Amino acid sequence: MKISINADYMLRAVFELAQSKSDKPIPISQIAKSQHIPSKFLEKLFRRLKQYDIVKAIKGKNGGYFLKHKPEEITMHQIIQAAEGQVKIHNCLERSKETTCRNIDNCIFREFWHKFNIHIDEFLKSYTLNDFLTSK
Amino acid sequence: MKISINADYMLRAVFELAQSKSDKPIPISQIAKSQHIPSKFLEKLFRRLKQYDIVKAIKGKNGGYFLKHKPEEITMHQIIQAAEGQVKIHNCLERSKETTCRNIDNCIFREFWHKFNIHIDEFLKSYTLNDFLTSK
DNA sequence: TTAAAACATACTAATTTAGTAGGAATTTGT
DNA sequence: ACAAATTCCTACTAAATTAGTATGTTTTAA
Ligand code: FES
Ligand code: FES
Repeated sequence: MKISINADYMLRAVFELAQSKSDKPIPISQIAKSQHIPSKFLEKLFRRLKQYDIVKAIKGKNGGYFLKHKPEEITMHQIIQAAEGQVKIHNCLERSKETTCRNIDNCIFREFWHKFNIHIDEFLKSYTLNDFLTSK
Repeated sequence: MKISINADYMLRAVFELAQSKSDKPIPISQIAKSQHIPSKFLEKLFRRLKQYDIVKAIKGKNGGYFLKHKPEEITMHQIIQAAEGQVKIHNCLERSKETTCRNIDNCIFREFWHKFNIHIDEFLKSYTLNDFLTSK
């Protein structure tokens, strides 16, 4: 029940975009360097962030990335979702996955996992990037 | 950020102990069969449950396991902790582990992960085995 | 004394996570 | 026009974790 390193990397990367005062896009190379993340690996993570509508890319020379929305509009939930595909605490909660529980139709624990998941979602949605900016 | 199958197995096994009306210990073989868990694998999990003071073993013929405490005294937190060693959402929160964050002394995210962890702990501590028994 | 149980340890297989390699496509400044 | 810097794309590999087996030993009740 751990956050993946992807989420950690992505959060720090996106935070760096949020901090930027520049009007120019920030290239991956720069973030990779300052956050000590392998550059090629970060590239992949940024493509993910783009898919999930968190950042906007500018291609070509002097290109790079911007946040697509204001920091106060980007929640931790979005970032972790982009990193992990889904925020689901238990296999049963994922669509189209086999469950280990044979008793799925009246499973005693299903509701518990579901509530747990909601609890986590709510927490993650209650934080935005802005909360980290202002705390500096 | 998933619950391991171990936690799932353990929960269902421990629940089966809680349900038992018998005054005799329940052998692993029985639970393995009814829950479709490989028997030898379950053995290992039960040794874990014992270490974490959740069950009590009776050795030898006609032996097996009892819950060590009343169902209302056994929390989900305890069970998941037994399964996963620790309930820590992020590496930084584990004692004696390297963190990916270089900026550890004044890391902006550390507090967030910590709060997240507390939030999860509180939820897991608010459920006991008894909650599942009565909901049947 | 035998059978059924827990206990122990070491190994293996499967899956997931983290990271690399090698480019193609796009854009800008010179 | 062209070189450089960038994103984008796909496939591969390495490392780590998780899940499961194998092969017993020890304990105890009948
Ligand atoms: S259906 Fe998921 S634990 Fe039962
Ligand atoms: S010290 Fe853990 S993310 Fe910074």
